[in-house]
Amino acid sequence: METTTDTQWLTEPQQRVWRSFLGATTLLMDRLDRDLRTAHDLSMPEYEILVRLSESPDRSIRMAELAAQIMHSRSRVTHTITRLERKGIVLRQQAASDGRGVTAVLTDHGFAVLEQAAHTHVNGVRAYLVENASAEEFDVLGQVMGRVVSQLDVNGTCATP
Amino acid sequence: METTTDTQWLTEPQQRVWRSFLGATTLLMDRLDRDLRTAHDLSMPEYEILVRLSESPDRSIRMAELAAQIMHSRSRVTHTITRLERKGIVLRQQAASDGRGVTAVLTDHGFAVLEQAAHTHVNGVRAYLVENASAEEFDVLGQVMGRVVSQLDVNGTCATP
DNA sequence: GGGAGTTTGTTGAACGCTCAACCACATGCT
DNA sequence: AGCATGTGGTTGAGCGTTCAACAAACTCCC
Repeated sequence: METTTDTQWLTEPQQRVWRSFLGATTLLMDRLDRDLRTAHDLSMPEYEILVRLSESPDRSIRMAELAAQIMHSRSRVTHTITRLERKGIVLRQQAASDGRGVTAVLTDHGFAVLEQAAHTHVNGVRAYLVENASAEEFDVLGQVMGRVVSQLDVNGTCATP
Repeated sequence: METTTDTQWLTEPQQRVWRSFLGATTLLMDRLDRDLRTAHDLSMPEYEILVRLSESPDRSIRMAELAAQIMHSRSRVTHTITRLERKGIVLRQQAASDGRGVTAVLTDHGFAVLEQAAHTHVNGVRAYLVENASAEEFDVLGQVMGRVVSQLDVNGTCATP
Protein backbone atom coordinates (compact mmCIF):
# COMPACT_ATOMS: atom_id res chain seq x y z
CA MET A 1 0.00 0.00 0.00
CA GLU A 2 2.51 2.62 1.15
CA THR A 3 6.23 2.32 1.72
CA THR A 4 7.60 3.30 5.09
CA THR A 5 8.83 6.68 3.92
CA ASP A 6 6.16 8.45 1.90
CA THR A 7 3.69 9.23 4.66
CA GLN A 8 3.07 12.85 5.51
CA TRP A 9 2.41 12.81 9.26
CA LEU A 10 -0.07 15.12 10.94
CA THR A 11 1.27 18.25 12.59
CA GLU A 12 0.75 18.54 16.30
CA PRO A 13 -2.21 20.95 15.95
CA GLN A 14 -3.78 18.78 13.29
CA GLN A 15 -3.48 15.85 15.62
CA ARG A 16 -5.23 17.77 18.37
CA VAL A 17 -8.10 18.60 16.05
CA TRP A 18 -8.41 15.02 14.92
CA ARG A 19 -8.50 13.75 18.49
CA SER A 20 -11.12 16.30 19.44
CA PHE A 21 -13.16 15.19 16.48
CA LEU A 22 -12.84 11.55 17.48
CA GLY A 23 -13.70 12.26 21.09
CA ALA A 24 -16.57 14.57 20.27
CA THR A 25 -18.28 12.16 17.90
CA THR A 26 -17.85 9.29 20.34
CA LEU A 27 -19.34 11.25 23.23
CA LEU A 28 -22.02 12.90 21.14
CA MET A 29 -23.39 9.77 19.48
CA ASP A 30 -23.18 7.90 22.73
CA ARG A 31 -25.13 10.55 24.53
CA LEU A 32 -27.83 11.01 21.91
CA ASP A 33 -28.28 7.27 21.74
CA ARG A 34 -28.52 6.89 25.48
CA ASP A 35 -31.01 9.76 25.77
CA LEU A 36 -33.28 8.20 23.16
CA ARG A 37 -33.00 4.75 24.67
CA THR A 38 -33.80 5.69 28.22
CA ALA A 39 -36.66 8.02 27.31
CA HIS A 40 -38.22 6.19 24.35
CA ASP A 41 -36.62 2.75 24.05
CA LEU A 42 -35.25 3.72 20.63
CA SER A 43 -31.68 3.62 19.32
CA MET A 44 -30.16 6.31 17.11
CA PRO A 45 -30.17 4.10 14.02
CA GLU A 46 -33.80 3.24 14.68
CA TYR A 47 -34.64 6.90 15.14
CA GLU A 48 -32.93 7.86 11.89
CA ILE A 49 -35.07 5.36 10.04
CA LEU A 50 -38.26 6.69 11.57
CA VAL A 51 -37.36 10.22 10.55
CA ARG A 52 -36.75 9.28 6.94
CA LEU A 53 -39.92 7.25 6.74
CA SER A 54 -42.02 10.00 8.28
CA GLU A 55 -40.83 12.48 5.64
CA SER A 56 -41.54 10.22 2.73
CA PRO A 57 -44.78 10.02 0.73
CA ASP A 58 -46.97 7.26 2.20
CA ARG A 59 -44.46 7.10 5.06
CA SER A 60 -42.73 4.32 3.19
CA ILE A 61 -39.36 3.78 1.53
CA ARG A 62 -37.75 0.86 -0.27
CA MET A 63 -35.15 -0.97 1.79
CA ALA A 64 -32.19 -0.18 -0.46
CA GLU A 65 -33.14 3.48 -0.69
CA LEU A 66 -33.42 3.64 3.08
CA ALA A 67 -29.97 2.10 3.43
CA ALA A 68 -28.51 4.64 1.02
CA GLN A 69 -30.12 7.58 2.82
CA ILE A 70 -28.72 6.77 6.23
CA MET A 71 -25.44 5.26 4.98
CA HIS A 72 -25.97 1.84 6.44
CA SER A 73 -25.48 -1.53 4.77
CA ARG A 74 -28.54 -3.28 3.40
CA SER A 75 -28.01 -6.07 5.83
CA ARG A 76 -27.97 -3.69 8.75
CA VAL A 77 -31.21 -2.08 7.64
CA THR A 78 -32.82 -5.51 7.29
CA HIS A 79 -31.94 -6.31 10.91
CA THR A 80 -33.04 -2.93 12.22
CA ILE A 81 -36.35 -3.06 10.37
CA THR A 82 -36.93 -6.56 11.73
CA ARG A 83 -36.58 -5.23 15.26
CA LEU A 84 -38.78 -2.23 14.55
CA GLU A 85 -41.39 -4.50 13.03
CA ARG A 86 -41.40 -6.61 16.18
CA LYS A 87 -42.14 -3.45 18.16
CA GLY A 88 -45.05 -2.57 15.88
CA ILE A 89 -43.38 0.65 14.76
CA VAL A 90 -42.91 -0.31 11.15
CA LEU A 91 -44.19 -2.96 8.78
CA ARG A 92 -42.95 -4.56 5.59
CA GLN A 93 -44.86 -4.43 2.34
CA GLN A 94 -44.21 -6.02 -1.05
CA ALA A 95 -43.30 -3.41 -3.64
CA ALA A 96 -45.79 -3.24 -6.48
CA SER A 97 -43.45 -2.54 -9.38
CA ASP A 98 -40.57 -4.86 -8.51
CA GLY A 99 -41.01 -8.47 -7.53
CA ARG A 100 -37.99 -8.39 -5.23
CA GLY A 101 -38.80 -5.04 -3.72
CA VAL A 102 -39.76 -4.55 -0.10
CA THR A 103 -40.83 -1.23 1.32
CA ALA A 104 -40.83 -0.34 4.98
CA VAL A 105 -43.91 1.54 6.17
CA LEU A 106 -44.23 3.59 9.33
CA THR A 107 -47.29 2.59 11.37
CA ASP A 108 -49.50 5.07 13.18
CA HIS A 109 -48.04 3.88 16.44
CA GLY A 110 -44.57 4.36 15.00
CA PHE A 111 -45.44 7.90 14.04
CA ALA A 112 -46.66 8.59 17.55
CA VAL A 113 -43.44 7.24 19.03
CA LEU A 114 -41.43 9.41 16.68
CA GLU A 115 -43.41 12.53 17.65
CA GLN A 116 -42.36 11.98 21.24
CA ALA A 117 -38.78 10.98 20.54
CA ALA A 118 -38.15 13.92 18.25
CA HIS A 119 -38.28 16.34 21.19
CA THR A 120 -35.59 14.47 23.07
CA HIS A 121 -33.40 14.12 20.03
CA VAL A 122 -33.62 17.68 18.77
CA ASN A 123 -33.07 19.12 22.21
CA GLY A 124 -29.97 16.96 22.46
CA VAL A 125 -28.59 18.03 19.11
CA ARG A 126 -29.14 21.69 20.02
CA ALA A 127 -27.68 21.45 23.48
CA TYR A 128 -24.67 19.29 22.67
CA LEU A 129 -23.72 20.50 19.20
CA VAL A 130 -25.55 23.53 17.80
CA GLU A 131 -25.08 25.64 20.92
CA ASN A 132 -21.37 24.92 20.83
CA ALA A 133 -20.91 26.74 17.54
CA SER A 134 -21.66 30.20 16.22
CA ALA A 135 -23.82 30.40 13.11
CA GLU A 136 -20.72 30.84 10.96
CA GLU A 137 -18.86 27.99 12.59
CA PHE A 138 -21.84 25.74 12.21
CA ASP A 139 -21.96 26.61 8.55
CA VAL A 140 -18.32 25.72 8.10
CA LEU A 141 -18.98 22.42 9.83
CA GLY A 142 -21.73 21.71 7.34
CA GLN A 143 -19.57 22.52 4.34
CA VAL A 144 -16.68 20.34 5.43
CA MET A 145 -18.91 17.43 6.36
CA GLY A 146 -20.72 17.77 3.08
CA ARG A 147 -17.45 17.39 1.19
CA VAL A 148 -16.52 14.34 3.24
CA VAL A 149 -19.83 12.73 2.38
CA SER A 150 -19.55 13.39 -1.33
CA GLN A 151 -16.02 12.01 -1.38
CA LEU A 152 -16.76 8.87 0.59
CA ASP A 153 -20.29 8.14 -0.52
CA VAL A 154 -19.34 6.80 -3.91
CA ASN A 155 -22.34 6.89 -6.26
CA GLY A 156 -24.78 7.40 -3.43
CA THR A 157 -24.54 3.82 -2.35
CA CYS A 158 -23.15 2.64 0.94
CA ALA A 159 -20.66 -0.18 1.26
CA THR A 160 -22.64 -3.24 0.22
CA PRO A 161 -20.82 -6.29 1.54
CA MET B 1 -38.82 15.34 30.27
CA GLU B 2 -40.21 17.99 27.94
CA THR B 3 -43.79 18.89 27.18
CA THR B 4 -44.94 18.72 23.60
CA THR B 5 -44.74 22.46 23.03
CA ASP B 6 -41.43 23.80 24.29
CA THR B 7 -39.11 22.28 21.72
CA GLN B 8 -37.25 24.61 19.38
CA TRP B 9 -36.99 22.64 16.12
CA LEU B 10 -34.00 22.85 13.84
CA THR B 11 -34.21 25.15 10.84
CA GLU B 12 -33.97 23.51 7.46
CA PRO B 13 -30.31 24.53 6.94
CA GLN B 14 -29.43 23.37 10.44
CA GLN B 15 -31.01 20.06 9.65
CA ARG B 16 -28.94 19.75 6.49
CA VAL B 17 -25.76 20.39 8.46
CA TRP B 18 -26.70 17.85 11.10
CA ARG B 19 -27.42 15.19 8.51
CA SER B 20 -24.14 15.87 6.75
CA PHE B 21 -22.40 15.51 10.08
CA LEU B 22 -24.14 12.26 10.78
CA GLY B 23 -23.42 10.86 7.34
CA ALA B 24 -19.84 12.04 7.31
CA THR B 25 -18.94 10.50 10.65
CA THR B 26 -20.64 7.24 9.71
CA LEU B 27 -18.80 6.97 6.41
CA LEU B 28 -15.51 8.25 7.79
CA MET B 29 -15.27 5.94 10.79
CA ASP B 30 -16.45 3.05 8.71
CA ARG B 31 -13.85 3.65 6.10
CA LEU B 32 -10.93 4.19 8.48
CA ASP B 33 -11.91 1.05 10.34
CA ARG B 34 -12.17 -1.00 7.20
CA ASP B 35 -8.82 0.26 5.90
CA LEU B 36 -7.07 -0.69 9.13
CA ARG B 37 -8.75 -4.07 9.29
CA THR B 38 -7.98 -5.18 5.79
CA ALA B 39 -4.40 -3.96 5.84
CA HIS B 40 -3.37 -4.71 9.43
CA ASP B 41 -6.09 -6.77 11.08
CA LEU B 42 -6.70 -3.95 13.57
CA SER B 43 -9.91 -2.11 14.44
CA MET B 44 -10.11 1.63 15.06
CA PRO B 45 -10.64 1.21 18.82
CA GLU B 46 -7.66 -1.14 18.94
CA TYR B 47 -5.56 1.31 16.99
CA GLU B 48 -6.49 4.18 19.30
CA ILE B 49 -5.29 2.19 22.25
CA LEU B 50 -1.98 1.38 20.59
CA VAL B 51 -1.39 5.04 19.83
CA ARG B 52 -1.98 6.12 23.42
CA LEU B 53 0.22 3.38 24.79
CA SER B 54 3.03 4.15 22.39
CA GLU B 55 3.10 7.78 23.51
CA SER B 56 3.18 6.98 27.17
CA PRO B 57 6.26 6.51 29.33
CA ASP B 58 7.11 2.78 29.47
CA ARG B 59 4.51 2.31 26.76
CA SER B 60 2.03 1.53 29.50
CA ILE B 61 -1.14 3.08 30.89
CA ARG B 62 -3.54 2.12 33.65
CA MET B 63 -6.82 0.69 32.41
CA ALA B 64 -9.04 3.45 33.78
CA GLU B 65 -6.78 6.18 32.43
CA LEU B 66 -6.81 4.51 29.03
CA ALA B 67 -10.60 4.39 29.09
CA ALA B 68 -10.76 8.09 29.98
CA GLN B 69 -8.36 9.06 27.20
CA ILE B 70 -10.26 7.41 24.40
CA MET B 71 -13.73 7.98 25.91
CA HIS B 72 -14.66 4.33 26.17
CA SER B 73 -16.22 2.54 29.11
CA ARG B 74 -13.95 0.60 31.40
CA SER B 75 -15.70 -2.59 30.45
CA ARG B 76 -15.09 -1.96 26.79
CA VAL B 77 -11.40 -1.37 27.37
CA THR B 78 -11.16 -4.58 29.35
CA HIS B 79 -12.59 -6.55 26.44
CA THR B 80 -10.46 -4.80 23.85
CA ILE B 81 -7.28 -5.31 25.84
CA THR B 82 -8.16 -8.97 26.26
CA ARG B 83 -8.33 -9.34 22.50
CA LEU B 84 -5.10 -7.41 21.97
CA GLU B 85 -3.39 -9.55 24.57
CA ARG B 86 -4.47 -12.66 22.71
CA LYS B 87 -2.78 -11.25 19.60
CA GLY B 88 0.44 -10.61 21.50
CA ILE B 89 0.22 -6.87 20.91
CA VAL B 90 -0.26 -5.87 24.51
CA LEU B 91 0.14 -7.43 27.92
CA ARG B 92 -1.30 -6.87 31.36
CA GLN B 93 0.81 -6.01 34.36
CA GLN B 94 -0.09 -5.53 38.00
CA ALA B 95 0.29 -1.90 39.05
CA ALA B 96 2.91 -1.40 41.72
CA SER B 97 1.26 1.33 43.76
CA ASP B 98 -2.32 0.10 43.75
CA GLY B 99 -3.32 -3.46 44.50
CA ARG B 100 -6.32 -3.25 42.20
CA GLY B 101 -4.48 -1.51 39.42
CA VAL B 102 -3.73 -3.10 36.09
CA THR B 103 -1.63 -1.43 33.45
CA ALA B 104 -1.63 -2.36 29.80
CA VAL B 105 1.81 -2.50 28.21
CA LEU B 106 2.58 -2.38 24.51
CA THR B 107 4.85 -5.26 23.42
CA ASP B 108 7.65 -4.85 20.90
CA HIS B 109 5.56 -6.72 18.41
CA GLY B 110 2.66 -4.39 19.16
CA PHE B 111 4.87 -1.41 18.51
CA ALA B 112 5.95 -2.87 15.20
CA VAL B 113 2.32 -3.43 14.20
CA LEU B 114 1.51 0.14 15.12
CA GLU B 115 4.39 1.50 13.06
CA GLN B 116 2.91 -0.16 10.02
CA ALA B 117 -0.72 0.68 10.74
CA ALA B 118 0.02 4.34 11.39
CA HIS B 119 0.77 4.93 7.73
CA THR B 120 -2.58 3.57 6.63
CA HIS B 121 -4.45 5.49 9.30
CA VAL B 122 -2.81 8.86 8.84
CA ASN B 123 -3.11 8.70 5.08
CA GLY B 124 -6.78 7.99 5.54
CA VAL B 125 -7.34 10.88 7.91
CA ARG B 126 -5.56 13.24 5.53
CA ALA B 127 -7.31 12.03 2.41
CA TYR B 128 -10.82 11.78 3.82
CA LEU B 129 -10.92 14.66 6.27
CA VAL B 130 -7.96 17.06 6.32
CA GLU B 131 -7.91 17.55 2.57
CA ASN B 132 -11.58 18.39 2.62
CA ALA B 133 -11.03 21.53 4.68
CA SER B 134 -8.93 24.64 4.36
CA ALA B 135 -6.58 25.40 7.23
CA GLU B 136 -9.07 27.88 8.66
CA GLU B 137 -11.99 25.52 8.32
CA PHE B 138 -10.05 22.74 9.95
CA ASP B 139 -9.28 25.05 12.81
CA VAL B 140 -12.94 25.89 13.28
CA LEU B 141 -13.72 22.20 13.29
CA GLY B 142 -11.23 21.70 16.07
CA GLN B 143 -12.63 24.51 18.18
CA VAL B 144 -16.21 23.34 17.92
CA MET B 145 -15.34 19.70 18.60
CA GLY B 146 -13.23 20.79 21.53
CA ARG B 147 -16.21 22.54 23.08
CA VAL B 148 -18.39 19.50 22.55
CA VAL B 149 -15.86 17.35 24.34
CA SER B 150 -15.53 19.63 27.31
CA GLN B 151 -19.29 19.86 27.67
CA LEU B 152 -19.97 16.16 27.39
CA ASP B 153 -16.87 14.73 29.02
CA VAL B 154 -17.95 15.52 32.55
CA ASN B 155 -14.93 15.53 34.87
CA GLY B 156 -12.76 13.76 32.34
CA THR B 157 -14.44 10.47 32.94
CA CYS B 158 -16.46 8.58 30.41
CA ALA B 159 -19.84 7.09 31.15
CA THR B 160 -19.02 4.28 33.57
CA PRO B 161 -21.95 1.85 33.59
C1' DG C 1 -8.59 -0.25 63.61
C1' DG C 2 -12.88 -1.30 61.64
C1' DG C 3 -16.77 -0.57 59.10
C1' DA C 4 -19.22 2.72 55.16
C1' DG C 5 -18.52 4.14 50.94
C1' DT C 6 -15.72 4.61 46.64
C1' DT C 7 -12.74 3.20 42.94
C1' DT C 8 -10.73 -0.36 39.90
C1' DG C 9 -11.16 -3.95 36.95
C1' DT C 10 -13.54 -8.12 35.38
C1' DT C 11 -17.34 -11.15 33.94
C1' DG C 12 -21.16 -13.09 31.19
C1' DA C 13 -25.38 -12.47 28.97
C1' DA C 14 -27.97 -9.85 25.69
C1' DC C 15 -27.92 -6.92 22.01
C1' DG C 16 -26.47 -4.94 17.53
C1' DC C 17 -23.39 -4.96 13.58
C1' DT C 18 -20.48 -7.13 9.95
C1' DC C 19 -19.58 -10.34 6.63
C1' DA C 20 -20.18 -13.90 3.29
C1' DA C 21 -23.37 -16.77 1.30
C1' DC C 22 -27.56 -17.22 -0.62
C1' DC C 23 -32.25 -17.00 -3.33
C1' DA C 24 -35.38 -14.49 -6.18
C1' DC C 25 -36.27 -11.42 -9.51
C1' DA C 26 -34.74 -8.14 -13.20
C1' DT C 27 -32.00 -6.77 -17.14
C1' DG C 28 -29.19 -7.26 -21.11
C1' DC C 29 -27.01 -9.67 -24.81
C1' DT C 30 -27.17 -12.69 -28.90
C1' DA D 1 -36.19 -17.46 -26.13
C1' DG D 2 -32.17 -18.48 -23.11
C1' DC D 3 -28.40 -17.74 -20.52
C1' DA D 4 -25.16 -14.34 -18.04
C1' DT D 5 -24.85 -10.76 -15.14
C1' DG D 6 -26.58 -7.44 -11.86
C1' DT D 7 -29.66 -5.93 -8.13
C1' DG D 8 -32.70 -6.37 -3.88
C1' DG D 9 -33.26 -8.42 0.26
C1' DT D 10 -32.53 -11.94 3.78
C1' DT D 11 -30.05 -15.19 6.74
C1' DG D 12 -27.02 -16.94 10.36
C1' DA D 13 -22.65 -17.11 12.40
C1' DG D 14 -19.19 -14.53 14.65
C1' DC D 15 -17.51 -10.54 16.61
C1' DG D 16 -17.66 -6.28 19.47
C1' DT D 17 -20.36 -3.39 22.67
C1' DT D 18 -23.35 -2.46 26.49
C1' DC D 19 -25.18 -3.30 30.83
C1' DA D 20 -25.72 -4.91 35.46
C1' DA D 21 -23.59 -7.38 38.90
C1' DC D 22 -19.65 -8.48 41.29
C1' DA D 23 -14.97 -8.94 44.01
C1' DA D 24 -10.96 -6.79 45.59
C1' DA D 25 -8.49 -3.05 47.16
C1' DC D 26 -8.31 1.72 48.67
C1' DT D 27 -10.02 5.93 51.53
C1' DC D 28 -11.84 8.18 55.21
C1' DC D 29 -13.65 9.10 59.40
C1' DC D 30 -14.93 8.16 64.09
